[in-house]
Amino acid sequence: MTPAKNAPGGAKGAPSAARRSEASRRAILTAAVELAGEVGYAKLGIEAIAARAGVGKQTIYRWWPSKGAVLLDAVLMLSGAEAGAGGGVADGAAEEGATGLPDTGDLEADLKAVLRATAAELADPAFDGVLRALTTEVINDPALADAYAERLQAPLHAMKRGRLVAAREAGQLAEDVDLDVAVDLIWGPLTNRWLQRGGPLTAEYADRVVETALRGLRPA
Amino acid sequence: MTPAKNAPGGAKGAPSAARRSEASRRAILTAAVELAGEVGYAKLGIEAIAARAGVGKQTIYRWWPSKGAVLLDAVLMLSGAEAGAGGGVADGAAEEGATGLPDTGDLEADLKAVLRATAAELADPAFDGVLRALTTEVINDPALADAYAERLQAPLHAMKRGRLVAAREAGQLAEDVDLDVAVDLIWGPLTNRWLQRGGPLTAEYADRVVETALRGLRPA
Amino acid sequence: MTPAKNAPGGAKGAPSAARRSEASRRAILTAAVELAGEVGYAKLGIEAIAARAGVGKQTIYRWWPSKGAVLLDAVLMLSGAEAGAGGGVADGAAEEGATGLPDTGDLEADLKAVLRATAAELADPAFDGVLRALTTEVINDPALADAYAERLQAPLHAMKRGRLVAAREAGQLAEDVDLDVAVDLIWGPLTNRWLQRGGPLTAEYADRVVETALRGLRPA
Amino acid sequence: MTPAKNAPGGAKGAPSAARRSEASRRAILTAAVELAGEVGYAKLGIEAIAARAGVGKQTIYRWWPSKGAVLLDAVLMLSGAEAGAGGGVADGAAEEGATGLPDTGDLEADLKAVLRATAAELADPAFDGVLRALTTEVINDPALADAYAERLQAPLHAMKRGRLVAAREAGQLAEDVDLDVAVDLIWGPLTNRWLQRGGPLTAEYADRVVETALRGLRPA
DNA sequence: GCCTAACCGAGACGGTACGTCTCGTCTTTAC
DNA sequence: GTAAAGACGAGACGTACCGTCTCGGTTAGGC
Repeated sequence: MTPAKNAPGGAKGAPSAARRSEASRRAILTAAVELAGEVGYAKLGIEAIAARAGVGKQTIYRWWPSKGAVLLDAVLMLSGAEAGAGGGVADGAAEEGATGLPDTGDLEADLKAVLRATAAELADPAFDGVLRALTTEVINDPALADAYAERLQAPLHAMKRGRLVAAREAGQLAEDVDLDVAVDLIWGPLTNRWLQRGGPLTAEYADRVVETALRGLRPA
Repeated sequence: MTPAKNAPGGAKGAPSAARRSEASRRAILTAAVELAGEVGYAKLGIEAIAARAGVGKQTIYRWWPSKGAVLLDAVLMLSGAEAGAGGGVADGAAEEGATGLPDTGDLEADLKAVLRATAAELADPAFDGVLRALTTEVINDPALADAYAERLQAPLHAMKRGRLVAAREAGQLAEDVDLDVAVDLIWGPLTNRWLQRGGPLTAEYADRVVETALRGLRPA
Repeated sequence: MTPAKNAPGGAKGAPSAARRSEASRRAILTAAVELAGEVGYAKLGIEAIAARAGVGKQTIYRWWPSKGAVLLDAVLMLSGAEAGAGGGVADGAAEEGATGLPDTGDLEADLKAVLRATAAELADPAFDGVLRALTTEVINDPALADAYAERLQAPLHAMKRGRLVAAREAGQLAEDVDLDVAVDLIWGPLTNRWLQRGGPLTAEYADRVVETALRGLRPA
Repeated sequence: MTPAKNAPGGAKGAPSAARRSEASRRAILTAAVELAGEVGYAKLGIEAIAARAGVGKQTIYRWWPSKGAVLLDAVLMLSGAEAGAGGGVADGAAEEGATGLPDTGDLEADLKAVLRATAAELADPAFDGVLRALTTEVINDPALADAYAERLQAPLHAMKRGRLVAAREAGQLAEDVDLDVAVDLIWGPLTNRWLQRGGPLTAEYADRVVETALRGLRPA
């Protein structure tokens, strides 16, 4: 997962970026993360971000096309910062840097570990705020949804899929399983529960989802 | 699914409701549905709803504590209106009125039918708008999330679970499967894909999710 | 000055008045006086008056055409109540009931006494509030101004003029003085100073106005 | 009479004013004057002024603490614009610019001319509207009354007093007359009659007031 | 080592929507 | 059968942000 330092989120006729102030950029993204955590999406405004960041509003409008784009970059910054330390954004711990999910040879155990980590991350107010805000924007902004899919969702999906590919090659998954659907099956329930607050994001729930997804619902 | 005619969405110190104008109530909910479909969540405001409904703003504020509460009632109205006609809200067709999902004896076929119907519904702009708006509010408003869970999510979940219970009794599901998790597993991926626009909501996808969920990921 | 008990202030198609509740009427006028004194004109509303009076809003709208009309009746009620006790409304004390200003034979002394009393009354918060509110309405509502002129201003003017007529007959005023202008000259400055808060309403000011008006500005 | 271009009406913690838009300021004051003349005080609202001026509401709230303050500045703008052209605001024509009332040596004639001009101005719908609205606010807002006294009333009073001082020096007024009271005596009746619509503002009335005030009421 | 172009902070601007308040009318309920 | 209670459509209030637009100040190459 690249830090995306020079990629204004989807801007078209963006300025040259040559003179762009990295300090302001970081201050803005940090402020966005903090505010999202403190006041929630509903009260998260451009003016508040600018004020918190000690930045003029124009500096935000110059480099990002929308609040959602700021949030996307903010989440990418977080995920980049975490990547080397073993964590993805809301998607589990990586044992081998940003390049993949852990692979101990035991798929079920690895998936449980990853989902437990994801659950913990989603329960962490520091992440919950921004992610919720970003998701809110993504839901209602197709253009942002594209950027989100491309820059955050796709890499994560590929990472997850990669682990499943390895498992299939190790004979732990059926040959004819659609791995994209499999990823949805494994990670979908957790995301849903988090977004809709449909219940506590416990390790037990994570485990049960993995177990059920792996073995299916039919009787033996 | 009850029409919820007399239940202001989560209001606490609400007025007596005795003198409440049913005509205004319906006009407001209808206007909310229409506007959500036409202009999207971002531009959906109380003033616009009131104007479209031919109603004073205070009439909205008097009976609903938030825009989200209006949207919840609006969706409940839609779901109530549809219930007798064979449709749930974003959750599939009912063969036997509001009391349950279709049960032909063939679980897989029934689930595919339901998920296909749900996918179609979510792709229908008329439903997409309100549901997206409602979900957006639910994500960011814990109080609304409670009301949503109680009045919309819980009944639908029970209905789905009911079908699975019947299937288990018919020997089509393993005895030790956690049916709540099973419901999440089956319906979660579709909801996610819809919300995040992660891909087209096709019948094929619906089928594949059902198949994969039922038989699991492991090799035979 | 008659109490004006049955005269809705300028209403045209007013109800029959036969069944009118005297208790409600008094409660409304009293509430108007009190509220005007407490919260001032800017915050004086029909709803507040009705609530304070323990009366339905419709009871006010049924009998008075405007807030100003209520205030006019309220002031008339006050002036009626005071009349027998020797006081007019904002226009000085009466020694001989409601029929006239004091006449001791000494015009200057009598006028000073009356103006001093008026000044005191205008400085009294209990009167200041209603009178200010009423005047405010009168300034901006020609219809109310007519009713005000007829029912409050005219009688008071006549009373003042009456004292001047008596003085002229006693040889204390020049024969060719226009007594209506004389009244304006004597009472105008005080009213102005009150309305515009142009200075303190002291007895000294009252005395000086009387002296100056009586003897004129030219050198002897 | 100074144009008061840079004096927001009584604002306390007002912004720096450095970047203030003069165009907006003029548009607002002009709109206030026009609307006051057209719809009257009762229907004169901030929103209407902003809309007419083509200005955001906040631009009014940013620079003026109240509607009355806007009206005061509006009247000052009018008076400033008129000053050089020979007219005061509701207070008579100036023969010698903004520095004083006409002085032909004949006090009575001069005062009559001034009061006639004032009467004409008060009868002019263009002035009547704003002045009535401003006066209404002044009556009910002590803070505004202070600003009014300082910025409009005091200069005008000084101007009037100045003419009387000159007259006294010319031997046309008694030495011991209180000139402040004299000013009230001369100008008070006209103001009152205008405000309360106590009668037509004719030249005859103006003349009679001047004559009566100058010579007093007592017999020769 | 200036010149000049950009980005920067700040914040005023024309707007829109908010949630509250009150208006004057209309309807229901309890006495 | 009257009037209190109060819901209703309407719309202004004053506030908060939106996204755009100047402002000077400062910075960083290109000369």
